Amino acid sequence: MKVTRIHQWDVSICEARTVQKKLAAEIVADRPLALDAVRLVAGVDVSVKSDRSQAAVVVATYPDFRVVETVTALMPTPFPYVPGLLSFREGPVLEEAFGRLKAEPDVFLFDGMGTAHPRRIGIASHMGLWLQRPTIGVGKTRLCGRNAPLAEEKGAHQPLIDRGETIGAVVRTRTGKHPLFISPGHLADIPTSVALVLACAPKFRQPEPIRLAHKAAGAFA
DNA sequence: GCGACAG
DNA sequence: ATCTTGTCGC
Repeated sequence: MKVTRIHQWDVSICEARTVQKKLAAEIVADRPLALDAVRLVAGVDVSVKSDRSQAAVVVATYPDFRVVETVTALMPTPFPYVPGLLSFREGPVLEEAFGRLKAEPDVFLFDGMGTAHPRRIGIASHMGLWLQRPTIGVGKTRLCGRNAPLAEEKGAHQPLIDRGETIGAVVRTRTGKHPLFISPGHLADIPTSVALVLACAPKFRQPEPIRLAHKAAGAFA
């Protein structure tokens, strides 16, 4: 997968926020995904163990989720965990993994936020700029924004709103289970992102591609 | 100043 | 995210 190097990763915490403010203007988060044309979906995940970051990208067919390619990458964890700056911690090792990817997925699913971020540029949005491909953020917990009470039934969803702006959606993929925080990363929009994630999670709370990537990221030394 | 805070 | 066994529930 061709990746475009849009800036240096080696920056201070202060500089990282400046980089985000500049890049946020380039994010496209109002473009519907052509769901009928989706054939390959990639799941992206990073696990951090003992100062080492391990990334995995798993490409699966859609809508049957057959694994067609798995790539991994390993490197020293380069940046501390700072809420709002996750991409500077996980981005470097992901760039390495993306460079090894031969397939060209129609869309990438990330473990984390897209536009549902204080500066509207979570890891899914940020990496979408490097990939120049549609990306979606799938968070397990809230970073920012608020939402109205959510019905318990699978498929229920409510807008996620921050400072008067709708930045994503809180979505129930399993009845009675904690919801997911979905937001477009880049080259996608909220309605189609929610629809794709729901279609990718027919059996478990987490979308299938991310489950596969999570297993692959934590399974190699 | 106080509270919130992806993975 | 990670440290960690058994255990409650569908």
